[in-house]
Amino acid sequence: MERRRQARGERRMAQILDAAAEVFAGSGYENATTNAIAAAAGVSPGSLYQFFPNKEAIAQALAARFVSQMGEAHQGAFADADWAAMTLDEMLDRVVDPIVAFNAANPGFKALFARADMPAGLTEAARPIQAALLGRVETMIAALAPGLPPDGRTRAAVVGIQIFKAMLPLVLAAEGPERAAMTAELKRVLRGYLGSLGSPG
Amino acid sequence: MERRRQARGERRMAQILDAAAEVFAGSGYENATTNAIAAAAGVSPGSLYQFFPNKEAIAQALAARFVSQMGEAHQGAFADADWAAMTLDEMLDRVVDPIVAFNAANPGFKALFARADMPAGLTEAARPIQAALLGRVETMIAALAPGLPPDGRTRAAVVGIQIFKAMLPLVLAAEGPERAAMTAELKRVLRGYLGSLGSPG
DNA sequence: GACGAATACGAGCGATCGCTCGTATTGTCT
DNA sequence: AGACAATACGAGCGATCGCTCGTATTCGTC
Repeated sequence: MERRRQARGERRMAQILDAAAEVFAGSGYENATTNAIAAAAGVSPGSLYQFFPNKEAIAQALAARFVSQMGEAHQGAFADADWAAMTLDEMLDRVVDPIVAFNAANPGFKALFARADMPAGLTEAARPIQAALLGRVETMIAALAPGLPPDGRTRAAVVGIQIFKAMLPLVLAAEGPERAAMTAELKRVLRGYLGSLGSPG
Repeated sequence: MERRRQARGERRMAQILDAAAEVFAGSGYENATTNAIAAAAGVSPGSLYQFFPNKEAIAQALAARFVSQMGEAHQGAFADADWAAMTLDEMLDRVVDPIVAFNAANPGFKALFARADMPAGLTEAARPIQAALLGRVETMIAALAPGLPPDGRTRAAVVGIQIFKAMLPLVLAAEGPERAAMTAELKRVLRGYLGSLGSPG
């Protein structure tokens, strides 16, 4: 089923994904029209459909691209971290800032990932990165609250990620010093929650 | 512009709003079709449009109904509360449980209110309840952290409400003991955050 | 019972949108 | 150069959906 692509085709696909990110960021996935994506890419609808079988495939391909980029950002945030030797505040600085920066730089990202109700194919596309993120947060939490049982650890990671996703729009909507204040508030929420995991109740 | 309604008409409107709540809960606002709402209400599309000028008006009327019901729920949770005499845990029990119960009993509610991206008219409809909620949470926070300046208080209330909205799907998706655990986790998040408001940073 | 208003119906209009198809052009390989 | 695949175009198809309109029935009022 795979088709042999020329260099021109690869370039077109990248153009289309750029345009899709832009349009998704502006209108959200549902309201974005494929004709608008094609127009934003400077391409006819027919050409668009020579590279992607349908709208969902565009979102999936864009999601895949985001996944790999986000993977690199996470690499910087999570990899080679000796959690046991860090304070909670240090952990938060290390993790929160780069992820906020990534989301600020890629406004299309949250239109595909940080949604309460995701179209069928998108959940699938988002799964790898969410699973990876969950695992990384779990190991961080394990260092933070060694006494916590595994299911509690998973639940804590899910909650922490959910909090992050919820606060992101608030952080990104703010500008300049307001954004700094909101980022601080996000860290305060996470610090308060994660710091309490050691004690019961 | 107001039309004289018969008792039959009032009943129909209530039926239609019931059906709309059901359909919105099942499909979300965007994916819900007016024909589906009419069918669920046992009414023809034409009849539906004798009572509501358009789809948005249905959502607004339903929102208004939710607002008044939610107002009563908040009355029980917030009114006549002597926050100064209560511990943080007592405050949380008093506020969180009834609101979670309300949302569990009205699944259509969060389809209209707890959305990141709301259609134009819905933001308007949701404003009164959100303003009321914000004010109530602010007074609670004022009792909790007297030293906090007003803008910090508002920000804290916004953040607290956002956390609540984010955790709601997690809580409602869980069943039985899982839900209790998730509710406890929600309280833990809020306790950690609100409890830290007194100290800087 | 008569008359107007309110209620009820449902086929279908108009607009939107994802996507197709016939055709023309450009690139690649021998 | 010739041949075939890949790329490109854009008018428009088919389906969906919010909503309308002509008409029929029921209710309130005298």
